[in-house]
Amino acid sequence: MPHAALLRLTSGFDMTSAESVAYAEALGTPRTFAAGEEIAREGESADRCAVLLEGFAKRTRVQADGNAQILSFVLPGDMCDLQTLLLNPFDHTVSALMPTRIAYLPHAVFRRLIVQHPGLALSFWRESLIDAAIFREWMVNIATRDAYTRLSHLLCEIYVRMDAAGLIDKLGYGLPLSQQLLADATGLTVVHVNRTLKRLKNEGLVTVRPRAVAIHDWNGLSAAGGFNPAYLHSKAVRKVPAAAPAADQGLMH
Amino acid sequence: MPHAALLRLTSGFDMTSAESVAYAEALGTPRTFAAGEEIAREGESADRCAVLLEGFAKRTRVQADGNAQILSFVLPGDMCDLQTLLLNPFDHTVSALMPTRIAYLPHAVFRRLIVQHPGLALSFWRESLIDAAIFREWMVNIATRDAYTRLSHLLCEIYVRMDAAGLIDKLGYGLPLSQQLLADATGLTVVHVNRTLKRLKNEGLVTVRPRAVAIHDWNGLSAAGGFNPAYLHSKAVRKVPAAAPAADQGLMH
DNA sequence: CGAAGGCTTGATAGACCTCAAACACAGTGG
DNA sequence: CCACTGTGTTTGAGGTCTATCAAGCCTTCG
Repeated sequence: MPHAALLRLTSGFDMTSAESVAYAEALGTPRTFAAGEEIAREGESADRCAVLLEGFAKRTRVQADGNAQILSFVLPGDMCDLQTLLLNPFDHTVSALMPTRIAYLPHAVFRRLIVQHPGLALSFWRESLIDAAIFREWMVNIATRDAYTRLSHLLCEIYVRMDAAGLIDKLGYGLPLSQQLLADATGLTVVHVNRTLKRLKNEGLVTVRPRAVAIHDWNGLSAAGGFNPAYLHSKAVRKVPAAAPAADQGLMH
Repeated sequence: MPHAALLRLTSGFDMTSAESVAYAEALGTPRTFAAGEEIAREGESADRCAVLLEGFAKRTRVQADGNAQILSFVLPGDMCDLQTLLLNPFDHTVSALMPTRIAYLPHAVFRRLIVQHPGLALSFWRESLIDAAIFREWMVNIATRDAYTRLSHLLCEIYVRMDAAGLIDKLGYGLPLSQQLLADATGLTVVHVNRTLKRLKNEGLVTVRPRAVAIHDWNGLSAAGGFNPAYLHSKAVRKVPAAAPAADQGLMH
């Protein structure tokens, strides 16, 4: 498992090294999903959990009227459907947004693992609690903040989580965040996302392009989003970028 | 522990009877909170978890601009701050909405308990997963549904959860659901909640009075809310009321 | 180079908010 | 028993944020 993203598996989550080694060894050989493929489906009962090693995925709930709400994003090191270990059937859908590598942990193996290493159960339980904290934050974001604040907040969250996963390049990140995706995540329409993004760009805060996000003014953006990373708990305890670095050459042009 | 509400502690959550007895015995003597009192506070690190035995509470996040978002409601049998066992400090506030009885489970006792009864750890982990499912559903509710649908959905959820806790009286429930509360829970304003409630009443679906909710047409209300109780998982496996019972004498007048 | 998907922009409409005031109702004190 | 007070409900008028509809443009990729 040579992926930088796996840092989180081996160093994060309060695992001892014996635990993280046992965890890593329990994972099967990875499989690759293309962008658009579904990794876990609503209504299905799983007999294994999917660990996202590399790539990027979204959790969605599709409504009867066809429109989809994104519930959160899945980043390297996260589990896609951890809850299926205890709760079936699965109640939303996880799909890849770019080529994504997934390793499986069969429930039977998982159960044996947490019996042998009770500390691991607590680590994964803790992971689900952090996920829940993110859901709560999104609820607050969507319910109480306007479009401008909402988008800023979301871009900040992704930045900090990408940073915690060791995937930050200068002050930006390379993710396929289409405007439709941002709309589905914030409960807005593409048209309005487009206009709001233009404003954020004009104000020199952030530029969102089809395949990458460049943050020009972290302090400005996190102020605009009323962003406080506390809710991400240990998922994001790394450094927060200092004052106002202009290091976006790699992502601007 | 003579409370009907404690059914859930002893029969729910997949606990074996040995486990639920051990759990019940680990709880300290209850304390009562008056309406408005805070049971757990944002920013504080707890060394015990609070179990709600009787009463009704809300989870809130207060914004800088003063307005508060309700994240979910806490019903008898639920834990108020289960996450503090693994995640500190606490990231929102829980406060009583009526006289509420709380029993405490010190973290040290809790840890010992789950070491002796590993199955209990899974039961509580599962409880946090169901909480997370409720947060996701609220996010979808707030982000994608209009006021009319949103309110119907919320009233359905509370009905089903109250039913699972054994607290349903005819086709209604006695909870102090002020319009301001419903507004904070749905991300609407009191004024708009008032108008929407009037519409729901005129259509013969439900009547919300300061201290009780009377459902006149369950099928109609759950259709109006696009309500599907699946996300509540076992938290609500009881009966769903049959066709169209007109049994609301006790709550109407 | 043409197709497809995503981005951009304009004009119009609607759901919900804001402000403001009147109205019910339960509990309190005289 | 009745004013009194406070909290919560109800109603009206006007404003705004965001959605909807529609069309043109750009970029990527086979």
